[in-house]
Amino acid sequence: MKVITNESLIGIEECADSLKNVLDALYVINGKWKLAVILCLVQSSKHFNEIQHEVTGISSKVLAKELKDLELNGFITRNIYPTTPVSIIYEATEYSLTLKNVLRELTAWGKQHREKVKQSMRLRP
Amino acid sequence: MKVITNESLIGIEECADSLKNVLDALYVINGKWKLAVILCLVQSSKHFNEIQHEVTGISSKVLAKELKDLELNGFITRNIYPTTPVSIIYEATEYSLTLKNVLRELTAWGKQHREKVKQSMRLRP
DNA sequence: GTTAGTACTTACCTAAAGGAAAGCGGTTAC
DNA sequence: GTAACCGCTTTCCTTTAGGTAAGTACTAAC
Repeated sequence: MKVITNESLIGIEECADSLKNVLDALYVINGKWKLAVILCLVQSSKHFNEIQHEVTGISSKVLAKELKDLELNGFITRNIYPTTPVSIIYEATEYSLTLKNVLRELTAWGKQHREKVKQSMRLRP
Repeated sequence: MKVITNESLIGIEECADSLKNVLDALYVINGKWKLAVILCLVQSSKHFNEIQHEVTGISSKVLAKELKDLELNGFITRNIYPTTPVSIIYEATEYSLTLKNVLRELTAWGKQHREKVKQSMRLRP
């Protein structure tokens, strides 16, 4: 059974626009650590070292960079409390929650894709 | 107004699983060209040179690699017709269409994110 | 004064992605 | 024969992401 290719994903005109939007989204979401850090902070606000401990494997250099990126993009805030010594607490913003639908679809697709790959490996080893 | 952080994105237990699925999905989708090539072929099947002409900026080396990757992952098929000279036509599979929901959410999110970034740049230039 | 903790930064290295340009084996047109 | 088109591959180079390890500036506890 064949699907008519026109209108199958999106019209040919909106295509370039859509692609640009998708690439923008992927740029923000992407990399080995960004989502892990967001999910970690969505569960609760944390200190630098707490994050580094929970997101196992991340180095302090990379974590510092990711936190800066995520702050710039509005996913987290860096709160400085003037205690002695100053305590810095990273917090997920409500904007992090706007990723909900995206993550739901990516999770669903990623899951079925892995199962599909497993099956095709069984068929042709 | 604060949102209760538990249950806000996903439960803390499914979190690691979900993250794995998302990273798997991103791995397949990712890179500068993959989605552009898929969208190009979803509109109609094409020759190598036609794709290279339509996806402006891609080099033949990179296109060859992307086509191999996409074929391995089941997004496209490489059809060889025994004419003289042989003609090779790349075709999107129906599996490409399973990305529909993912692309819809990424498009929507990417669009609103760009507008949000534009606004915040107007507020603090 | 030494040790430990917090929040990073700096310097150096590796691997992978991607770009530029040329080549190659075949065919077809002139 | 030669120029040009098809479908790539090869070589070389640059950029980027990420890893390792050490260092820094501060404070507090012992």
